[in-house]
Amino acid sequence: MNAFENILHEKHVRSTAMRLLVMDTLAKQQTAISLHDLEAAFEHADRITLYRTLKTFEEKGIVHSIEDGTGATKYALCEPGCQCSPQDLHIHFYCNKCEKTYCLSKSKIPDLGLPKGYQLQEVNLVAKGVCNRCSD
Amino acid sequence: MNAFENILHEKHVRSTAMRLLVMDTLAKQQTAISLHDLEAAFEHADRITLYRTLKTFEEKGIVHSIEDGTGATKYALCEPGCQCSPQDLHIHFYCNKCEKTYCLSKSKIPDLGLPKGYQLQEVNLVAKGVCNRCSD
DNA sequence: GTTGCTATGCAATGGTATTGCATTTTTTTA
DNA sequence: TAAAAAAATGCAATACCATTGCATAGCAAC
Ligand SMILES: [Mn+2]
Ligand SMILES: [Mn+2]
Ligand SMILES: [Zn+2]
Ligand SMILES: [Zn+2]
Repeated sequence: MNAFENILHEKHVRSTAMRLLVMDTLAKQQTAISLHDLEAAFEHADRITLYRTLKTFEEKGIVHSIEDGTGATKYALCEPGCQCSPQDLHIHFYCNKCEKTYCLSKSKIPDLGLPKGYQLQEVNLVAKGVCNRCSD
Repeated sequence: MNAFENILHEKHVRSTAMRLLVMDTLAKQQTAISLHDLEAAFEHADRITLYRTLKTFEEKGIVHSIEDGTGATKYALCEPGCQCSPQDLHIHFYCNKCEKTYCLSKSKIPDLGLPKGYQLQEVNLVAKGVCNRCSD
């Protein structure tokens, strides 16, 4: 049983060929990718199956999703130990030049100081600008 | 010249009946609203005209938009003096119960501590959970 | 009043997300 | 191991939301 199979097992998701391929593809990315991007990474794969794979992964905490405002949700593998709680989550950065969405894993979400009565469950924080690769 | 006409004039947007009506409608909202919501607030108004009105308002800094992850962009009037820079902007809160998106105007965006080389231009910060009205 | 620019209204299009259903694959049970 | 049940996959269809093209109406300058 390899590392990906282990993760699927831990998260109570059945291991299938398709799911392992998707995990493998996601692990190779430097950025968060869209369903469309994922589809493009395969020769012959059904878009809907990939869609449902991502949805399953998201529900089970294997990937996290980012609404970066482009209209297409981006996905990236969670880091080991991530429970996808606001404390676990990190900032995402959308570069207006290269149009890629980066996980800034080391930049955690700062304390938001919400007004009294607001119960926090999730946070989607997308900073936009120019990434370090594009700003030379 | 009333307050709305003043704002339009300041922001170099021509004053029209439609635009004044849209500003009036936006000013009456307690939450940020979608194009669809805006359309529903009128008896007979063309969706596309409303769409372009919102786009114009956004470009000229009269409204700000929020990508709350529901798929439909939300809009709200900017506060006086807002330049829509990351320092001016505030947190938004999407309530999973009432499904409304609130402007938390007093909760400014905290410092993000981006890694070196990342140039910040915009921030979209949406906290999700249960709002104070729904959490009693 | 004529001319020119802008805003509006209607139609059409493009893209992403989502669901229904038949079929295949995997797992469970006998 | 064979049959039955459950889950995953593949294809088709649908639902939205966002965006553009183009003709017309309204306004402003000349
Ligand atoms: Mn991430
Ligand atoms: Mn706001
Ligand atoms: Zn970049
Ligand atoms: Zn609420």
